[in-house]
Amino acid sequence: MTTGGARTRPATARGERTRAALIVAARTVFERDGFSDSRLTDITAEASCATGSFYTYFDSKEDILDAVLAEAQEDMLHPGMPHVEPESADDPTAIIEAANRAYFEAYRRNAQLMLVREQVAGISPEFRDIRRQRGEVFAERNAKLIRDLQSRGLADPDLDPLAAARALSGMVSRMAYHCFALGDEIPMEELVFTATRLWVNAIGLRKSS
Amino acid sequence: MTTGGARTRPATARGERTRAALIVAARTVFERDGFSDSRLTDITAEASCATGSFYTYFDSKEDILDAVLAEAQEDMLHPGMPHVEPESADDPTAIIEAANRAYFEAYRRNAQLMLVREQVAGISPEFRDIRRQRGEVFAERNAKLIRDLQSRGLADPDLDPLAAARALSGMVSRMAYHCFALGDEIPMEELVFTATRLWVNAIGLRKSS
Amino acid sequence: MTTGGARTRPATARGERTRAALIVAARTVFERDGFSDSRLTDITAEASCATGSFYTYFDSKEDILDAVLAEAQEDMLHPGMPHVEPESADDPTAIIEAANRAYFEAYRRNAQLMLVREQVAGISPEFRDIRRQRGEVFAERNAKLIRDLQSRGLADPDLDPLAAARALSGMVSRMAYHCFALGDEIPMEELVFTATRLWVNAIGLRKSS
Amino acid sequence: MTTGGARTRPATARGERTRAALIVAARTVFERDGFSDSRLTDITAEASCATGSFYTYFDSKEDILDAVLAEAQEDMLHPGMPHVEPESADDPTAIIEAANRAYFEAYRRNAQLMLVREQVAGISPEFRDIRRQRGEVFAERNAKLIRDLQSRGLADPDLDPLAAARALSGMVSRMAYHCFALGDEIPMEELVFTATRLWVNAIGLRKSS
DNA sequence: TATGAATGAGGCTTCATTCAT
DNA sequence: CATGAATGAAGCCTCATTCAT
Repeated sequence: MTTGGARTRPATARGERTRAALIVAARTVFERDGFSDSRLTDITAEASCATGSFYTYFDSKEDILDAVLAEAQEDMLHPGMPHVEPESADDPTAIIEAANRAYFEAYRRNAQLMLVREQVAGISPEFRDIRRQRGEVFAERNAKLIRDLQSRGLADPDLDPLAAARALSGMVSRMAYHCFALGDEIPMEELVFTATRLWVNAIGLRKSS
Repeated sequence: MTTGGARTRPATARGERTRAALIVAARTVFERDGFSDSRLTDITAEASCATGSFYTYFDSKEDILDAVLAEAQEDMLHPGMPHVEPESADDPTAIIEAANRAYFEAYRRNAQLMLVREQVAGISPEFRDIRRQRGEVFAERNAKLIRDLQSRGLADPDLDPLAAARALSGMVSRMAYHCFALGDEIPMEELVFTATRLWVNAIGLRKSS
Repeated sequence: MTTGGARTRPATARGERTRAALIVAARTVFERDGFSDSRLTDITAEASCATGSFYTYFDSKEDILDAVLAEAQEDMLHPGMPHVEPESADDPTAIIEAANRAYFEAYRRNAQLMLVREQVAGISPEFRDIRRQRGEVFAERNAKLIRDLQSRGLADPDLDPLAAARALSGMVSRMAYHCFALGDEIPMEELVFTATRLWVNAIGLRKSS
Repeated sequence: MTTGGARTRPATARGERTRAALIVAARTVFERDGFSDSRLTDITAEASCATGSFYTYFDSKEDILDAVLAEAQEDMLHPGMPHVEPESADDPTAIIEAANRAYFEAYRRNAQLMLVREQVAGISPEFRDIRRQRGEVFAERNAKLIRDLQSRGLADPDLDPLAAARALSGMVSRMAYHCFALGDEIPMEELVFTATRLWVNAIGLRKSS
């Protein structure tokens, strides 16, 4: 299931269209009703196709959610390079800030879907793993940064880079969840500032001087 | 619902016993099967009473979960005072460490139930609010500490105390969730160390000199 | 059941009070919720007594309804003599009008209960019989009048007195049902006039001259 | 509900067949067990289809009863023209008699169902309205006749045509209910005679001469 | 007599999935 | 590939009635 759909890909253009329509429809329905409260028939209705057609392309509700999340994943992971001013190219704080901003913005774009992801993560171990893997990507990226800074003597050497990265990634993702999925309505700038400052402080970043 | 059960409290000792048995049974069943997959009849069977008796005391599965969580809440919030060595009574790091350790230990005791709480938080806005309120208690406690340290010139004055407290509480609770609810199996001491060090660094704690 | 309660009458004054309270409460509840939608516990709650006490006095919901209807019966059957002006003592039209008016007024007083009676008559053959017996009392009373008028040459001799009486009683009771139970809101005077005129015409009443 | 079923109509012939089978089955079951005592599973069993198929076509037991009654309505309202001998074409008594006979015969054909209709009318305001509307059709038809006769000087001018028509329609329908639904076993001819004679007398019909 | 907790059968309803057309 | 009717297992919840105290 987690593998992205057990069915073979559509052979015809018409099939491709139906499959795509179903994914769009599923996202709409999931965001509107949540995963548990959504019915397959709502999805097919939204996609203007017959109930049975669903099973031509997907094995189950979980399966199509998997596809929906995979599409969103792209947007979350590769939102375009975070923009860093050239002159700050080597300023770790600027890099961290840019990454945080990029993350928050991507999260905001997909907020409703993130809520759905949390929902299914609560229900199914399979989706918990998806979420975890997704988190690990960020954590490892960050761990690398921390490790690098430590080796340059710019970060607290006592910290385990991966453990710290996981914790801080968790912190940021939690902030995003509260703000955008639950609707806490904190201004983006405050969010970025707080996240970045805590991050920078937490790893004990020192000016490179 | 959150108010603790729509039904009137039992008038007799026998009733009180049955009600209590149902709550214990419900916790067992929820921890074993999760919330969504649990059936009312499993709970009544576990409590050795008739199906109908359930409705003498609770309105729904949600209602009894509410009661179960309320009981666990006590343990989470008042786990006994975190132990701080007398000579460290005014050492902020020691205080933070003690608080983190107490939190992690309480979380571990209630790990399975926390998983259930996450599950229902994903499903129902009502339970999301319960979780949020619960989080706010910690956040405010921590905000107070940060504010105090700032006024003594010991913490980063640029941070908004509440925003920082929320973010750091979120970080710690996320760590606990991953470790105890999802089973990441990180040794307690590492966990406490990482959480505390990140915390302390993040707020820019300076030695009081 | 129809016999008015299988249980023995209360032995104590306290018991008598409880029994009476239950009947009053039952009428209130039945009128408010209808028979099918009423619950025994609502009745005992309304009567401020325990669920179990109900069965000290009644065998079932049907049984207490029986008692409630029996009480109302009194009021319906003996509403006090219909008032006929002395000088009209032998004017059949005046007698019929007075009887109709008395009936309508009694019906109005018990309208909600009549709705309940119709409801249970639809459900249970036993209560259909109660209603039928109740109707027969009126029909026979009227049949006697018709027979009398026929023998004096004042009414259509072709009519079967009982058949006509039943039909006309049915007509009047239906009018009352529509007006008071279903709420058709026709002024009492119009109702009495129409009923009486149709009655009088229908039996072919001739002036005695 | 009264609008004839919330679900969309079947799109295929097969669906139409199933839907029709359910209506036939429902009528059978309702007539046998009454409305309250009938179970949905009895209906689907009688129609030889799965429980769930019921909900493909109907929302509830009420909904299918609605459909059953609507079908019977046709038969009741358009039983074929009441037969009036050509030479009596303008004899009001003959017309009234023919109408009464037609009504009684239609009622007899649907007697069991009428009992069910009374039952649900006792339970649900919605069905009371259906019955009322149904009654109004007859009442208005009769009111027109009375009005016509009055204008030709052939009927009691003091009567309100609609009020009288309602009362007399009520009388006839009550007679039919007692005879056919409750089983009073009065010969059809007597019934027709009594109803007609009372009708004719009641409106004060005079020979046109 | 009063109390009120306990009982438990059984109906209604949902909806993911299948399959004949 | 599309269609949409058919399937049927499964769970919640009600409430009249009983019975121990």
